[in-house]
Amino acid sequence: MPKIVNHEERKALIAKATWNVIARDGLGGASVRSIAKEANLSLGAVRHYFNTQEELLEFAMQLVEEQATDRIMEHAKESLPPKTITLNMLMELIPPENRVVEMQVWLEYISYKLRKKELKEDSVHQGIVLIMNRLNDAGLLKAEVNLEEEIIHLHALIDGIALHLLMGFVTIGRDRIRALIERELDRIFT
Amino acid sequence: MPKIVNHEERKALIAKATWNVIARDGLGGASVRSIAKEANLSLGAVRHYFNTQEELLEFAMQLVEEQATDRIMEHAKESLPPKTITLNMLMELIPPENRVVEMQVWLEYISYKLRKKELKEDSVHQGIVLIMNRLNDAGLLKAEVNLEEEIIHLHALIDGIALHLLMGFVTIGRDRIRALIERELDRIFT
DNA sequence: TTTTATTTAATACGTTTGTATTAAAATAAT
DNA sequence: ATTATTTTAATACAAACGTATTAAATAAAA
Repeated sequence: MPKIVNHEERKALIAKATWNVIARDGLGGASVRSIAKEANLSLGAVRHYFNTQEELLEFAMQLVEEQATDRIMEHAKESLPPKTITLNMLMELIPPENRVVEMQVWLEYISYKLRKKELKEDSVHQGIVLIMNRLNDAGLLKAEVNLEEEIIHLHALIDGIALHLLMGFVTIGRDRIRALIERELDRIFT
Repeated sequence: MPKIVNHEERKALIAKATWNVIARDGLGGASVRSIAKEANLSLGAVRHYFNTQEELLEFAMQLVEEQATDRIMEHAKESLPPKTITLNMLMELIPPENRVVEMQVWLEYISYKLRKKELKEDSVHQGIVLIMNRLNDAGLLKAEVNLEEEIIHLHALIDGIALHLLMGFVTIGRDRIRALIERELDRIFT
């Protein structure tokens, strides 16, 4: 009987407005009012979908991680050589121009979770662990590799490059980053 | 004629209180009042040393970068094999337990500078660039290495590991991290 | 001891904040 | 057309905020 509004869509819309505010003003500047304004909604409208500010912020930030995990995991379904798939998955963590905002939100999310000491699970990292274990079980990795260390090595390298890309330290393009990561994969693939 | 107070020392004391507040409550939670309370000073006292909140926060965050750069550059003076010096310098970026707060502040500083788009210079990165160039000029690196790429590679790897250490992804100890980095150095040293 | 510049403390003001409340508007079913 | 229920809008309020102002306390120099 009411005006029908797709709740999920509307929440996602508010979440994306939240991303913009966080990228522009930081997590501390992400007030319910400023988010409502960014989303072209009233204060009460936003409050209707999220009961508290914390709920809204956590939803918005979590969405970044979820979407990233989904994007990464999509690659696993493709029918390509295992090394190419792995490379594509890792490269998904290097944000192109139009996903810099998401990475900025991710950075704030890291700090936030660190402060709240709720840093146990990270679906992106767990996804990488899963894939690497599959590769190893399938006998695609050299016998002498220390899997635990290589997972740490690879994920740290790709995240470090992504971070330094944002910070302006990385002067090389995506193609050369890709080649750099491929060299690392060559080191451990049979 | 006045009560003599070492300005620099007092400012550093306030800055360190600021670190604790930022690590606990985030940059957005770092109000002048909460910092004064953390430093056991009055609101007016803090305001006496810093005219605005922004000035205080920037001073405190900048101090982290300065101290880190100083620590790194100290290693350059030691009389040890070049590879060992380089390794020691890079390992300085892996925060031990008692410097986790500084790294948390550094994380917030990154976000802050990104937002303000004042991300041009970073003394830590510039220090690493300097040292690597020196090594290369001294003929200590293999002729075929692409210096630009290796600098990006090394710094990204060490910063990625540091970040993932904070996030709880890194399950190996400092010694094994050190060995991992040393393997990378072996790849480029003659 | 008196003087004097520095340091601290106390208080106040105008904004912005999160959240609550309440009523109005909108629309699908009857 | 009426009804029922969801969605939106408007307003209010206490708390926390940055900053300014003013007076008090402090301690080295005279």
